[in-house]
Amino acid sequence: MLTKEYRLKKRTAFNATYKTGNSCYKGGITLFCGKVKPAEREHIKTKIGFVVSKKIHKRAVKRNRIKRLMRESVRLFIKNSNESFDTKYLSLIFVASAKLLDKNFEFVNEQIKELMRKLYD
RNA sequence: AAAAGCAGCCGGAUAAUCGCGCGGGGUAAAUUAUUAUCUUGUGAGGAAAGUCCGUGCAUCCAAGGACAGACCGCCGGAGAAACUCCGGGCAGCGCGAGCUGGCGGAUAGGACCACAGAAAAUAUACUGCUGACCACCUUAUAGGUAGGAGCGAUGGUGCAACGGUGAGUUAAGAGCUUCACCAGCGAUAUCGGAAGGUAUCGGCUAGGCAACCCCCGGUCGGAUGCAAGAUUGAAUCGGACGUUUGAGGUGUCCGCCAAGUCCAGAAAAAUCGCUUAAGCUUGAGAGCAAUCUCAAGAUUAGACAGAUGAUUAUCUAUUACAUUUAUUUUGUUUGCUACUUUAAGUAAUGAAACAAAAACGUAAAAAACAGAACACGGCUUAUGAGCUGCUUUUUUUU
RNA sequence: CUCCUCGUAGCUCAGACGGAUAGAGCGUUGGUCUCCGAAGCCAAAGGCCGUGGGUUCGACUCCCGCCGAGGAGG
Repeated sequence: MLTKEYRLKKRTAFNATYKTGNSCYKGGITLFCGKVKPAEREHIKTKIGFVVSKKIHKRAVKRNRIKRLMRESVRLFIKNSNESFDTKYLSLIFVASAKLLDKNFEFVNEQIKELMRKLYD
């Protein structure tokens, strides 16, 4: 679980992020980016959401497992970047696909790192 | 020993690092709300699942009647209630221990019963049998049958044919208030708390289907679900209908209530509800049991894009392998030794040898089903490795 | 959370208030036609009616439990 300042919570916020339409894909994870931050909201931190659809698997245990793996790897990424983690986007959403079933932590961690590197480029 | 049946248990433990939710405490900022940070405590299940039943709880309508509707259906008990549980009966299945059952009514009525078959439900038809009776014919005290009359044995199809088998009676026949046994119905007696069992007697017979409609008996205030609902705050401030000539509301109608209702748009925050309970553990008592009563004790999930995670280490349950040197246990042999007694026997303890098992050793090693979302009682379904107790059948040994 | 509907041939659908061999179109395969193909014409194969039980003489149909798919309201 991320701390509260990083969490993306509102339904409207999710919809707004999808509408913006910036996305990229790597190894079973799709990353959606929201709007670029306006000048007056520079101090707000980037909010991050995770989505695992019911279509991927029927059982809650397997869906939660994927979500937890993604969340853990993002947490470690933020921690390793010396607590000054921030991007130019308002929000990020990670959407998992069926490829991630039965994958271990190392695999998920690699994909997240790749996606993050793309963000900064 | 093998194969079964029933009941029950278990659903890993400890530690480290980095994190998350919630509660308590401290520090800092601030008018408060609160925010940041430190510390400490704590954080999924036997099914948390499916949502198939039931209940609490909450709001709205009503507190009355009729109709409609839903549910239940052998008997007794338990329970808040239940498509719940326990005990008993009956029926079916199994060699048996046991298991299964949606188990009121077909004489209140309607519908349906394909193919086959004379006939599938009023046995008035068809196919047949009879010559005792009526009638008639003839070769006339006998023989016969256009008809009447009697009969339901004959018809072999079908899941099912208006009781079955055998005998008697008869012209032929038949439950024919003739007989024996069996099935079914009714009455009486008796056992039982009841369902029901048993015995005797009686009349003389009733197709199936209610998991089709239906009938009988019984139960039920209705609707909506914690996104119920309550409080605070914020935003929008347009339109339509309506206030006794009644918008709208309750399954329908009568009746009753009734001042707001609907559409569009906007805002979508916080707190409460929220976890101390028809609950859990232990002990005693009542009961065949379900369960109940009493006493004591503990109480530590509560999220809201939704915490319980990631990475390791050690230990066990368990599995596999190797080995009898040492340790323990069991069995067999020897008869050193001991005893009884005179050439044999006995083996409690000790001794030696052999075999088996356990532990030790080495390697692998928690992996199944699965994640709380208002709570509880059931049901159903999913599920790893095993363990315990009782019972049955078969085989072997004593 | 509360409800509803549907699973039939490779695909899209019929059928049905119980009665037996479950149909149609497209597709597939073979033949015919043509110099070759398409279209046309002729024929064939392909189904345990999602799954497990029950009621019944008999179940795709009636009843119950599961599995899967889709939808509605807040």
